[in-house]
Amino acid sequence: MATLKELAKLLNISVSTVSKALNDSHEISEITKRRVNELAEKVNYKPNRIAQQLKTNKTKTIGVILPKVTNPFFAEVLHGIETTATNSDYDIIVCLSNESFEKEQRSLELLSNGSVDGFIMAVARDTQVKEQSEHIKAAIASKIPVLMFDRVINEIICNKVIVDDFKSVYEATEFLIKKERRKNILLVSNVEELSVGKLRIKGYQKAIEEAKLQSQILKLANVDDVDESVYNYLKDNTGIDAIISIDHITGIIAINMAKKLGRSIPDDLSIIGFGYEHTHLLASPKISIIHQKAFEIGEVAVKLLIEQLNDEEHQQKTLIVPSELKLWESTKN
Amino acid sequence: MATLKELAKLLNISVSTVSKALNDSHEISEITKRRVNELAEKVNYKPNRIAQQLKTNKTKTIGVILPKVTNPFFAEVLHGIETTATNSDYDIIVCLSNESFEKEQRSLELLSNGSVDGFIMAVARDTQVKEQSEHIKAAIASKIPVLMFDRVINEIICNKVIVDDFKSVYEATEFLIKKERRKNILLVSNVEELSVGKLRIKGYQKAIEEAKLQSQILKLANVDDVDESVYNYLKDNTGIDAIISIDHITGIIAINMAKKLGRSIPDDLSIIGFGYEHTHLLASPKISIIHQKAFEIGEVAVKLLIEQLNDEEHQQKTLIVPSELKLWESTKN
DNA sequence: TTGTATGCGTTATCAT
DNA sequence: ATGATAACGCATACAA
Repeated sequence: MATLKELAKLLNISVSTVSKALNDSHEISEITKRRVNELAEKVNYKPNRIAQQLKTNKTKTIGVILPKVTNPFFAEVLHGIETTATNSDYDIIVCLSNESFEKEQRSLELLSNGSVDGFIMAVARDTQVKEQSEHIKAAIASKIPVLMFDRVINEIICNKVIVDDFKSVYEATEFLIKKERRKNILLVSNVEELSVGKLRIKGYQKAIEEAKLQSQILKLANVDDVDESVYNYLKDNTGIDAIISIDHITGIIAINMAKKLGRSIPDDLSIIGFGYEHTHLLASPKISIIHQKAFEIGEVAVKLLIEQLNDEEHQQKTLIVPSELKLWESTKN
Repeated sequence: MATLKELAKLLNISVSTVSKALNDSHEISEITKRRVNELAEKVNYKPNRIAQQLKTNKTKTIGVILPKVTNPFFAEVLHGIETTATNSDYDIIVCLSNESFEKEQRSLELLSNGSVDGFIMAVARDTQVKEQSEHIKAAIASKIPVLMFDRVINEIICNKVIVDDFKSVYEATEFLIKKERRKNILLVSNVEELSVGKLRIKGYQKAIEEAKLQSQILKLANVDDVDESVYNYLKDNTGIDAIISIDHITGIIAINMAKKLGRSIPDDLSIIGFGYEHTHLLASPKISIIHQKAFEIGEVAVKLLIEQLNDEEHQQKTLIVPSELKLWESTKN
């Protein structure tokens, strides 16, 4: 790779002149700028990013720590993060915690050595269960901003981007009750252990209570054969006329099991799940979803973090990205 | 962040002594090492990664360029890459081309300024369709190793990690013919435009020809309503007794549409698709898949690239990660 | 065993 | 308008 020094030698001028010429300084004559730029073009000179980083003490890089990239929600958030970061001239270094506290902690520590200007993260399931937070506080204490999204830790003060978990499920449940006139609504979940899962369940319960209906919850986070559990539950509780799933898997499974039991969807049984992008493609009838705007979450997160990076006085905020109820055939009549 | 200089001043010794002590040099006395390490621990000293990179001219970072991270195959490959890279003490910078040639090109250029030691990439659909390759050749020419996986460009000489596309589909088709005694096997696809899609189709065709059967291919890459197309095709061709899908979507759709048409799976109709990790969870009956070992692909890719980075004399190789036919209820009797 | 000096590639300050 | 020099934080060759 060509360096300033090499360009300078080839042109018989000093390094600093070359540097200034390339940065279009007014101190440099047009003729010199032309000569320098032509040569730079010819040898395909690119300023060494590492050297610039050392000099400016800014990496223009964001550390992104995700629990699991095979979860389509996080994949889509990553898409939003990458797009927005690139547009803002930032790189992203990606680490996956695999829902493990130890891995999350290690990643955070490793990147806290000047590799990144700030972090965007959703905490691991393990971290939430163990109620750990020191590792994140440590990063913040060493002046590296951390932004948490989706799964957040309340006691930590930092920028946050969250989904309206409570409200969206409350409204979806209300929709089933008031518009669809359903009376036996089952909630199925494999995320009941997460902060977001707890909020979603609360939203469901509030709507159910207000309508003086009976709350019914099927928890599947630690179940081996989810298909079987759902199948059996539906078989034993034939009165169920609606299902709300609070994750991106169990709603589709519910559709499949209900069909297997000969239930007619949506006439006999309305189903609403959570989803992103192409989730509905994989279900038949197409599943209605509470659509989390995952891409937008990533987008908003990057913008907010960069805002903080550019402003010492920045005030910590919590932004809410509203979800959208998308009705498909599984509820539409 | 604490620096060597600060530690040195606090201890009244020289910077180089501190540096050597932290690197456990034999030149330094145990007593000094202890003093240094204790202070470093106390002030939470971490060597500045950027400075190390500038010094050693190695970033210990791999640039990863993926066409789409919301595709579960690439998400799982990324998982394998991240895990292996972390274990080998490498970071990864992730860029998404979104199947666009321009974005891919830009990412490659931007990171070719010393930001990474090498690249791992799968080329964008757009790049394959337009048959572009200069941008990749440019990176290789400037001495940054590039490893291509899954979707590769034949004319470029570099390390490659590929799947046995031809063989796996050939064998799956053969399985349907010989073991399942199927005679009207339909191939459905939404990847017929890609290098991998073409190979998979060839594998199907070879098996079909050898058995003197009739080749039937339903191409869906540019179709709007995939459900409808599949539904109509199956309705109009009631003789079909097996389906092989060469992507991770259309197989599940085929199951759903076949059920809708009252076909009994697998007795009446065997279905095999492509899949990764939890694909089968979303289908009922659980879909049989040609399981691409996506995690392993990522793992092998990182190891091979690092091998090259550590060895000037490295010979370019093409490694094949074999797929595995995983039978579930949709073919089992 | 410890310390001094140099350089990685860049930018910025201060001469000339 | 151009050039010399220092500095970012670290590692290392060479002195002492």
